[in-house]
Amino acid sequence: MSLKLYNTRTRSVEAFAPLDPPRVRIYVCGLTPSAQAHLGHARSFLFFDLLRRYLIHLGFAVTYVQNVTDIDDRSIEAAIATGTDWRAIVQSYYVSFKTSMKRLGVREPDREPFATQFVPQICATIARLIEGGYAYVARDGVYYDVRRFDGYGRLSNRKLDELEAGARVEVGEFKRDPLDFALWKFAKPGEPSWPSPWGDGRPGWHIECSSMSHEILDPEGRGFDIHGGGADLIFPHHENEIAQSEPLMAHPPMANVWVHGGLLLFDSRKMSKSLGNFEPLADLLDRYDPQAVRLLFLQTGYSKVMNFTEESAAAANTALRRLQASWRKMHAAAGGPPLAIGKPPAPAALLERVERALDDNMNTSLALSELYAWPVDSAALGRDRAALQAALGEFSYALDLLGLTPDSSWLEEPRAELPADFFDRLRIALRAAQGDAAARVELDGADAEEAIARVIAARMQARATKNWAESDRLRDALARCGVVLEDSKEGTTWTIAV
RNA sequence: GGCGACGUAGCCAAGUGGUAAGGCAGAGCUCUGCAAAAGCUCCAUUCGGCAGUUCGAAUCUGCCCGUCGCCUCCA
Repeated sequence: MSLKLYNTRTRSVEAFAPLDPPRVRIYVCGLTPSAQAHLGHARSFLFFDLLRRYLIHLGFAVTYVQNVTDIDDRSIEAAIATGTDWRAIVQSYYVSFKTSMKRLGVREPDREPFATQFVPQICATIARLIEGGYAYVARDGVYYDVRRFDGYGRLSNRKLDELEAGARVEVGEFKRDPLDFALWKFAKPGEPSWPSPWGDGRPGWHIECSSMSHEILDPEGRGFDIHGGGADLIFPHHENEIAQSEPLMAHPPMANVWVHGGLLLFDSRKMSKSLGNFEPLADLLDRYDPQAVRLLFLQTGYSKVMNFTEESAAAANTALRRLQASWRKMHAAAGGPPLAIGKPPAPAALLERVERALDDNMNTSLALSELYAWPVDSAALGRDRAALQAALGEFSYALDLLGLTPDSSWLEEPRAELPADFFDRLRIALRAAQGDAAARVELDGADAEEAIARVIAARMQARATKNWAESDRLRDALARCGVVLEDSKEGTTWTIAV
């Protein structure tokens, strides 16, 4: 068994083999922080985080690089429009993005290069392209001469002439060919700029990825293992990266395997900065458990177009709660251990099944179904503590492998926020209950938890005397305030209704 | 117009030649004073439509219908 991945470059599923085992070098196109990150970003980076986790699990020495394109036209436009410094805009979107990634449990990249920190190297790459005849200096910048590169269009399966037909040239550009793209843009007055041999300016989009991946992952020009990004980057971004990189390489291709994540639709429409039809990721993560968002994405094949709806997110949230409850139950039955997550010893039945699924081009949907089945299977172990602990250890490890890492919050019943008008509602509900004991429940001086505890205590008294009507009235009163009671042998617990 | 993806139960979704995983929702049962939670059981004779290939098709081929994406900044 071994990992197979769909390679956009060859348009086929291939056995994954590192160029220089056990090293695996991955470059993923990161964020351009000129607007709020959205759920589509989350889907993409969540997937590459998963791929990285799995490669590490398989024993590879992974170097994961994810860039930040911290200079582009849009952040400059935004700066001019709002009268702020472009750096402040970039910084604020970047910080927000990093916070969201952290909440989603996406691990930090091994390297996170910023375009503006690599300007000298970018200029060196441009100089080499000019020397080789692949680029030329025009009035408003330095351009890549697309006609000079034979392989142009191969990744995206496009023919130059067909592209030409639909191409547009923007006013004020001085390209030789409509498909030529900027490597360096000369600065207009007031725009941020860096010095270059051709004139002060800034890097064009695309060149930073060619230059930085070369510097960090592949200084010898022999290629690295995996290049990733969203499917919308195939053309023109990745096509252009290849055009910029491969003519300068000793041994192309630039990347052995190109992996692209499917786009996310929001209410059946494409999310994009220009359409503006998206909710900022940071806001969305306030409404949904980040692990539920991860679970939602695990349910769909990574390369498929996926439609986000509130309904699907809510369903994923319920599924996560059940998974957590199953884990919690196993944890209790096994009598611990605490949350340490370690690779289970072979033979590991669950892990083998999960591996079989992930090996098949990261079939997370299938892997998830194995996870759901595991607690049920493990129930057959009865009271064999050692066996239960082993099963739990394996379960935790497999969950963590998929990024659904059990943490201390998994040990506790989930507890949502009480409604803001909880006390008012409780008073009204208790008054409506009318019973003798209900009238005696004293709420003064109690916080919400204490108030609930007092109602539960009153109900326990009622139950002790088999006053079921009173008991049910008190339970219903709490239910009207969004508090659901659960009786068990250990006593009565409460949760907040979703 | 060129390139591409997709259409599987009420909803989401896996499965790419051997007789339909899983999740959510729903139903029944067990447990419970009654509930809730949990566990068990059930829930597509069928995979957009029509032809064809085959012993056998959701899977392959052709045509048709429908949805979406890329070709312009995008994860």
